[in-house]
Amino acid sequence: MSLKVYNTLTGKKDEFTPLEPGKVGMYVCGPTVYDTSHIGHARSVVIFDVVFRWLKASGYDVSYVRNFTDVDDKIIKRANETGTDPIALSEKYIDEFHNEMDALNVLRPTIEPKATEHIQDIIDFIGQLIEKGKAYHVEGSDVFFSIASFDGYGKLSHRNPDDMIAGARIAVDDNKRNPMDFTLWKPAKPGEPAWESPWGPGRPGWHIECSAMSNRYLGQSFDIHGGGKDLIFPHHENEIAQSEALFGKQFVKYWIHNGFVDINNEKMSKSLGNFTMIKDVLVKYHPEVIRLFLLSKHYRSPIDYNENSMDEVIASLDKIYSFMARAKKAGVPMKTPGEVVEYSEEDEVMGTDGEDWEAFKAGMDDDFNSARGMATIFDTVKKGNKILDRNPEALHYLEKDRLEVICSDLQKMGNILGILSQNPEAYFKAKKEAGLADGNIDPSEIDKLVQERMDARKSKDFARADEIRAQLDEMNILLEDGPAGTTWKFS
RNA sequence: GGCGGCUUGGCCAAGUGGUAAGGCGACGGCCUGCAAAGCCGUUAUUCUCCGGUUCAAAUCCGGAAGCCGCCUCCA
Repeated sequence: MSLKVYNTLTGKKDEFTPLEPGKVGMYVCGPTVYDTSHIGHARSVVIFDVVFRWLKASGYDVSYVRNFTDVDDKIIKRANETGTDPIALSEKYIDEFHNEMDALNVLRPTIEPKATEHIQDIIDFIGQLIEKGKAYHVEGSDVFFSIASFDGYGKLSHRNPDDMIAGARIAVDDNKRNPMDFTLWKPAKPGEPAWESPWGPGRPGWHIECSAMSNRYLGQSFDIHGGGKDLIFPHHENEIAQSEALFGKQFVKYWIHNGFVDINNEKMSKSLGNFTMIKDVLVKYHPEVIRLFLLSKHYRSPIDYNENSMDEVIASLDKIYSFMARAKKAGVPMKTPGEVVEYSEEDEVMGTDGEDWEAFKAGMDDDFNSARGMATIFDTVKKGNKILDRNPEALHYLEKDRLEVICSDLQKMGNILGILSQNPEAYFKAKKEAGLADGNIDPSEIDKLVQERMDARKSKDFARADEIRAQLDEMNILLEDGPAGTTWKFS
């Protein structure tokens, strides 16, 4: 089975065939670093992180470029408002972004170029567009791209320029030859960051940055370009216009766009004041809970962030880790977090890939269907639990082998989704500690009560035992009596 | 006004022509002193509605209703 990818350009799922066998060039629009990142940024980044992981796991040599837009009107505006230097401001938010993405177990892309470090590339790009008659400089104003010079304008967003002009809600700039022409280079006002150029001191427009940087690192044509759905128009449409007008060949083969995150069924917006920042979500939930949530729905659909959904995801992740803990206790070898569980052709040849991995693979190959992948994970856990239930004390060696395959599959799947990267013990220990800190609870108190209850049970004083259990329940502590004694956790 | 998307059980959510995955919840059972966890079983004759195509449709076509997004900075 081979990979199929929904392509915004063609409007259907296309068979994925890279331009160069075995290699993939992928560019994803990164953030404009003028503010703290929100859960919507996290979704985009996590989704493309999974795409990146899946392509690598499928054996491709992937060059993954994700840029930072670090010069922009919004950055300058924010810098002026806060009295900071624009460069320092963007640096701050780049650091923040990195910290948050690291926390979310997002792999670093191959290259993370910044617009400000590619000004010369941008200037060269614009210069060539002007030479080719695809762009023009208006004296005392901007350099504009001329959409009339590019036949394919509108092919990504599936609209035609005339319709767009008719419905345009923007004030038309008299300097433009066509209302839909867009800025490539913009003159700087006094005090604004500026770079020297043949068109006077100024700064690049937003769209040209991505064309210039993708060309620098991935060439004139590459395989995948991604970003949020909102970027389809105008940003990606404009990138196509710039790059294809200059190079005369197809810019990108597959365009992938992710859907938005809603908050309690409302769009995130300034007016609603419901911007949900990654750092706040990270305080409330385990990073893997956040990832699992973001991947629980198909990447193209909108997803709703709300407490109920998050609680369900917590239960799901607990369930998976509980199984891992059980399996480990039963003596099934579990890879440690340091050992990366990668897909390999060797496994396939050796037959150590289980049926569950195959099922997962089918889901991921079908347009990165992580929701389907999650269903497979639960199936896998159920199979494993069933074996452990049958014979928890002394596993037959065949059962042990079977469990080994199940656990290996499970960890491979987790590795693609970027979850299950912890030891189960560490996972539950961290959870416990968070609960203790939250409720300001002294663990020795609990241990004392648990011990007292165990003694009560031994002497068949079940009334007392239940009383203690009820008492702990009020502290949201749940007891589990097992063959090896009583354990507790936060509910 | 233009373009696009969505509507699946109590909730979340897969499924794009062959007879409804999975999760949460609920209920019954096994297990347990009782629970919890885990496992087993039950929980959509049906996929917003109305027509049509087809041997066969949640899936394709036409129409209606509701919701949402983009067209302006936006993941």
